[in-house]
Amino acid sequence: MKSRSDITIYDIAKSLNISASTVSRGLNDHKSIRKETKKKIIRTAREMGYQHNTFASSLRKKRTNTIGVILPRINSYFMSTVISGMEKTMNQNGYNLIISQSQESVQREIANLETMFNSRVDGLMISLAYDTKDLKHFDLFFRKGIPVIFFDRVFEHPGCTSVVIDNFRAGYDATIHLIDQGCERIMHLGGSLIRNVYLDRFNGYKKALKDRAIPFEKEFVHISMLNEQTGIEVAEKILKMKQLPDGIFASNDTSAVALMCRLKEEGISIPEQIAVVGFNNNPIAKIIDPNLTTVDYPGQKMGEIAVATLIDKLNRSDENKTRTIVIDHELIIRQSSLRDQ
Amino acid sequence: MKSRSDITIYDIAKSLNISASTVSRGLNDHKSIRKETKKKIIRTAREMGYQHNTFASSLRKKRTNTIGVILPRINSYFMSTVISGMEKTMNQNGYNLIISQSQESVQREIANLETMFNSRVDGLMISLAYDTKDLKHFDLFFRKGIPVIFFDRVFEHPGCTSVVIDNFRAGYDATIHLIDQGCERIMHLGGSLIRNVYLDRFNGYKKALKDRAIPFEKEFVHISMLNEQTGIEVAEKILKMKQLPDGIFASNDTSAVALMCRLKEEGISIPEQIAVVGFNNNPIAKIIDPNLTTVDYPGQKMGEIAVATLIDKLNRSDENKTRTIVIDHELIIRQSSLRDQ
DNA sequence: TTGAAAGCGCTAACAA
DNA sequence: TTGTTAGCGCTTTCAA
Repeated sequence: MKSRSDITIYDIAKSLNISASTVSRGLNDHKSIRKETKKKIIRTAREMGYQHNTFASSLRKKRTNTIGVILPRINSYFMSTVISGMEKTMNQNGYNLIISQSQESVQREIANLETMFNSRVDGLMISLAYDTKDLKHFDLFFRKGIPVIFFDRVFEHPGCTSVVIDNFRAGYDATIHLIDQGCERIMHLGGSLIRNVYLDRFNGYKKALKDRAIPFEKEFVHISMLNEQTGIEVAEKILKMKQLPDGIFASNDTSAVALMCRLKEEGISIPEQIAVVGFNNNPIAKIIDPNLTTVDYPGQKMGEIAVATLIDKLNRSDENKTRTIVIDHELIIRQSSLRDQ
Repeated sequence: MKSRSDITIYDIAKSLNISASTVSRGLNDHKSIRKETKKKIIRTAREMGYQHNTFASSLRKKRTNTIGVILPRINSYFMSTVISGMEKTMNQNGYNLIISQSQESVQREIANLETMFNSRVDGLMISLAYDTKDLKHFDLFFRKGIPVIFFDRVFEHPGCTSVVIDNFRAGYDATIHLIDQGCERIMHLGGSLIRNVYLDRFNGYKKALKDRAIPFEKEFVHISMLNEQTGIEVAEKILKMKQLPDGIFASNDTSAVALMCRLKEEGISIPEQIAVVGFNNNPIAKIIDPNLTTVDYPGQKMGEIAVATLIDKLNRSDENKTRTIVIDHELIIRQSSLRDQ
């Protein structure tokens, strides 16, 4: 007995005494097909338990209905939120999502890119690894005209779309907020300055200082991986300073929270002695005591928009404009930076 | 000019004056092929920039090298860790991972299952939605003999493998620990009892009470979605009780932490008045003050093992045993449950 | 050890 | 509006 999945369009054709191409047309909602024929085909297909064969179709059409996404790390709060948004939108549009993680290394990013290319994804979304310095390894895609969407950690590239938040503005606002709270010696914990997200936030920080006539001091800037370790290290560094900083703007919540924990252990009071602002609006921000002021970073939305943009590009191949989509962010003020004045 | 990706085995064959079948054999490491021929083929393939065409291959072999995973939610700490582990192992073995989320609803789970089936995944891994009551919708897979691996939230099914931790034991240990700290009126925050994970933990809790001759009280059990809202609600409920409980065992950290926050606001001291134990070892457990005692739940490992098991099954179709793989868990004792005695 | 040939299931150009 | 036919690129059976 033939199992359900062995039914092909030929079986349907035979059973209806029509040709396979007509069946194909009926199933794909082709314009020049009689309504009745189409109905008949669809009904029979259902009755016979027909399942569309993606490979045959992909092979023929040279289109896979699969989109790839490469990101530094799946298991971070922000990224899992992004993926969640992507998956939702893809699903609604009948695309499949294949995922891989670069583990923050260009080497793996290159390998992932190749795998994605081999699986013939229709399009690619990527947030760059920590140490990616150029886009040479994307040539494969560019040359073949496979659309690439950059999100969050992006590089400008002709013909590509980027989805980001205004990191400069966010960094600026965060710093101004600290200054408004009376801070004058503000430290910055940043990530690699070859990554737009960290560079822009850093520049926002510098601009804010400048606008308020506070001298910028190199010693107040600490560039690192922004993990827990970072937070602890910086806390140690601070504890050894003759004059404490009175404010800290960290480029993510993980490091900010680790730092706060360590400082609290040493009896430093936050925000009275040191006010702290983080970045991401990670759930931990609402758990640490005092609650952490931070920048809300809409991962879900970013994922949704990246996918929507990509699908749009796939559907009309003409569009090849370079474009940057900026999503709103929001400074969420909580206790960690609020001083009674 | 032909672009790189247009190179097929025929092009290689022509350039070497051999047949396409030989090229195919060379590329696939077929046994009966001369070493030199193989070398020559591989070298030429590389030189010409040949890219293997997955679809043609899948179409022919009826195997896709793609594995599907369906889970309730991508953006939870635990699940993102699981995915991370899966992706890693898949990547090492040359498989692709396609992901979808059921959003905790059977309805979506059914839809996802169908999509996965249509994309002809070689195998499926799944953690069940909150309200899945049976496995009817898996018949598609069972009938066609596509291997299904259940992980975390599982249902026993003949021929399927499950990957879990010993939730009964974990619940038991957690409760015993509270009793050892002097607790006698222990509440339990659990999830749906049709899900093994929550049922087993609940049973572990009951057994522990029984073993220590503490009466089980229905009023002390609160079944819910185990989100933040839950934690707050239960806290309110507790605050209204004439006699407070002296211990709480929650089936996840999210609810435990929300509950602690609310209780702390009302001046209840933890662990002195109420000792708390959570579940998952979510990073927030180490941030809340006092740090939360919890059960470490190895998501990464669970993902890796699920994939490894599945790939193993795919490689030797004979194995059809029903099997349950139990991964180690660990009770991590922190301040939230430690009383000076 | 290699080659010839058929066919996986679908789509699309062309013909009717 | 429908049918005929060729072919997407690969694997595999059978023959040499």
